[in-house]
Amino acid sequence: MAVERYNPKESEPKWRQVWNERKLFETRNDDTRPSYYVLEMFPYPSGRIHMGHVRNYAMGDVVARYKRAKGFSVLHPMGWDAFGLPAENAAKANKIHPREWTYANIATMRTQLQSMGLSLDWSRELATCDPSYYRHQQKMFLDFLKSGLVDRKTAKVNWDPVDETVLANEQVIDGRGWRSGALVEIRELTQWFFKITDYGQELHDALEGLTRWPEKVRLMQKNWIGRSEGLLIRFALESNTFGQSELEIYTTRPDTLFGAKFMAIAPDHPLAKAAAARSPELQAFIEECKRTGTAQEAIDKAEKLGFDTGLRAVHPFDPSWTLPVYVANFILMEYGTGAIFGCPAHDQRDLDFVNKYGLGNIPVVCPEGVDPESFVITDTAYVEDGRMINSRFLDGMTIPEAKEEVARRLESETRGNQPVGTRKVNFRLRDWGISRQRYWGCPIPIIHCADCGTVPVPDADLPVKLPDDVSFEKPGNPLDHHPSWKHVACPNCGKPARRETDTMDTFVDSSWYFARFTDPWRTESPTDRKVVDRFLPVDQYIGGVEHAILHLLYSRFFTRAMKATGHAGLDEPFAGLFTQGMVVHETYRAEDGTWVEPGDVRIEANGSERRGFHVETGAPIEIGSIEKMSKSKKNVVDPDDIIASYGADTARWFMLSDSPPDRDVIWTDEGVQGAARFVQRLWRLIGEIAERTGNSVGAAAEFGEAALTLRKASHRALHAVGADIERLGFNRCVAHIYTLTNAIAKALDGAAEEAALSSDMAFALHEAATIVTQLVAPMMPHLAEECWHALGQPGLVGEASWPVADAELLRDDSVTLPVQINGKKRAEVTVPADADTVSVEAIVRSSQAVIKALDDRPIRKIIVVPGRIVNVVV
RNA sequence: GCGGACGUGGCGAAACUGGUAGACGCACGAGACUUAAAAUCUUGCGCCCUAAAGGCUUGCGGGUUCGAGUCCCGCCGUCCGCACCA
Repeated sequence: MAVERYNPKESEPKWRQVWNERKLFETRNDDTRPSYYVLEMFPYPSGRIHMGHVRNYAMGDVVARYKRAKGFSVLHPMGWDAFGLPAENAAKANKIHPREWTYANIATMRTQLQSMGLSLDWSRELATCDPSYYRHQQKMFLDFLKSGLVDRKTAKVNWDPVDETVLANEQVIDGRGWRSGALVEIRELTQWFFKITDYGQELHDALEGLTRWPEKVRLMQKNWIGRSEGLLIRFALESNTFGQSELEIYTTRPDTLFGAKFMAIAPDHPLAKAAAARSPELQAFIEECKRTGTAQEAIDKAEKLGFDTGLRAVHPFDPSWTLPVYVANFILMEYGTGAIFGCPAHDQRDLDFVNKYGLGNIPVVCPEGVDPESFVITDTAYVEDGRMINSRFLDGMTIPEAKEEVARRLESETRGNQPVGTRKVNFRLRDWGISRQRYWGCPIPIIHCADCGTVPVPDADLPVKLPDDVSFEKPGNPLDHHPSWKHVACPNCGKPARRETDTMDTFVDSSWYFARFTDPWRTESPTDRKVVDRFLPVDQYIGGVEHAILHLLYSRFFTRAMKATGHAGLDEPFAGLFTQGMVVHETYRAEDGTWVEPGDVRIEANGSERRGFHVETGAPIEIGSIEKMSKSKKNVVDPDDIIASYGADTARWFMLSDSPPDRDVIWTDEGVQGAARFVQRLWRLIGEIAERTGNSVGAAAEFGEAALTLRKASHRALHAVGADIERLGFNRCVAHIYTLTNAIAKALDGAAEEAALSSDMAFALHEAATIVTQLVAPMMPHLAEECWHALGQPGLVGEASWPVADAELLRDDSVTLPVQINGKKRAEVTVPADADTVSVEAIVRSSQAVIKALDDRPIRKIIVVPGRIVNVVV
């Protein structure tokens, strides 16, 4: 009778081989069924997969397998985000070519991923470092260029002195390079840009429609794009000292114009430069600003500093009112016009500034219910709602009214045939600088000719391939100091010219891989419009929040750019987005403070107290806080070890079971063991059922109470698990499966004494076993195949359709309602499920328990919530 | 500083649109089987006071409601994002 233990080491590779042989997960582009595209963010081939990958891909696989069972043509591909700096760092450190290093890592990680039993279509595998991929990226770069979506301009860039490369703004964190951690310097370079700002408005507005994205991500993108409505105002300068007669500013608060106390311009504003030419002191001040520029200010909350240029600007509503013009360290040239008017009463920065230089302030917005005479601003600017005061024709207006009035007046006023004021929508978002002075990236397909300028590489010459023979001895870009690579003839005039030696930001690579997956074999163009438009958008995209802004925003832009150039037909690449939580683990430290790996720690539990000891030395180990798994804190668990000792199914099950998927999950030994125990328990139950019921079980005409109870449990679980997979509530799915398993065990236990099973119970048990196998299949696919086989089911569970719950069995004939008296539960009544309010009331009134609890108090009112609860008010 | 999310037993958590708080799992306690252990099974498990009955309980304080973990207001705490964006 004893069922043999389930052995994942034998079963798992066996079933994977069967799936492969039958090409179960390969998706045909000519499949006519409705498609469903599940995608997890593709990994960087760093060397080995980690638990974060396991969690990410386990989640995606549940969705993919479930949707496949639901009859969709599921696209679930995998590839490699294979360009990037670590390959070059490895090249420097280990004298290994980046390509070799990358492909070796890919090979390792592919094997690891395959051991997880993921339902991936490996025939579509791609690596972004492969010329067959990046040639299309080069083609699209040139198409974008033709369509005016690419710009080449000098720009101040963030220069990482350690990595010797340019960083995007987004890659600078607290003034330091996101990867190297080095203090970033500002340099001026000529760079290639994608004109993402052309789509600022659209990228902003379309967020509204991304209803299957986390609110958090949409908000982060919205803030990043930073749309604001305001007014450009041209202030006349009192004297034309530096060949400029006016100063244009941008403001979102034109209503506060009568509270203006000063003007301020950025240290690199043209007017500041002009003024500095005549003033060594100002020149020195500007230099000072540059030095304190990027890094320190965030840390030190830099003091507001200014330098009076001596210039005076004329107030647009009063020619006799002039304002001093300062160069100020807190004004950014990159935003607006690099110049502002300062209204200290209603802007904290401006207030700090005037308080430092003794310029005073005039409040012009007074809170409702406060006497304007006594309303004084000292240290805290007033930025809330109110009515206009001290503002001549604006007095008494609300802020929006005043804004409108100022805009209207300044728009209609002209100076030199131009309106003084212009409404303007401004964005915080900047263009996307894609040039990187690196080797291991996609070459930018441009040739620089002294006569013809920048010349696109002709289509026929694509791809521009990276040369293999490069050296990483010298700092800087190996492409640049390669002896011959950059020397070519100009495609236009044939004269000697040189290649662009910059390569593209790797975020470009990941901005369209999801589109390439739809037809990765295609050679003549990046995509096949028919195919790409059929599969895209991705129905469910899953990855970490760390990509909430960069990768997702770039991809949204790139998809639009692909539409503009005819490579795709849609705007939004990801219809559904899910950001999963991290895998965290306890940390352990030895007495000397060094971190200790979990494998070297033995935990002894004594009641609720836990103490750690070193496995070998027995020395006490301090159990520390729970942190994200990281090599530096050594609190990592290697997926390979887990899969080797427990099997992939156990690892997957545990990753899905404990926490809601968007929250962090704590990896614990006890948790994995619990998962492993469940694997055996389920196998044992299925085995017993298979043994006792045999493989073919006919339907019974009637069901006894025990059998009916089990059937109801099966169909309820089926219903609930389906609904929860749709909501990505994997932890809830697991709970439902446990509940059903308990019900099966109970039924089996009840039937244990009987020599032969009654036919109704045999049917119910076999049905329950089949259903639980199918419910478990998306999460533990190998075990499910083994169970499926044991139950004598035909074919593979991996190709079976999702069962349909019997609505009859989801219904109950009678329900037990709690009865509250004044909101406290005092009794229960059992009533027919379809009982109406009146009859429930009658049953409640006559219930002995209720009468007792009422204790002679008169009933004032009875509230019946059908199927839910009864509340008696006395 | 600005913006956002969250706060439920010893722990991870459930509770769909307000309707029996704590499903399910982990840990732990008791018991069975065993020479013993592991595995497995049975059983208990929010807190307080109990002989029983009761009372209290979703970070804290108010409010709305017949009824609040859920809605509203004000605090406290934790985490995340942005950070001189005019």
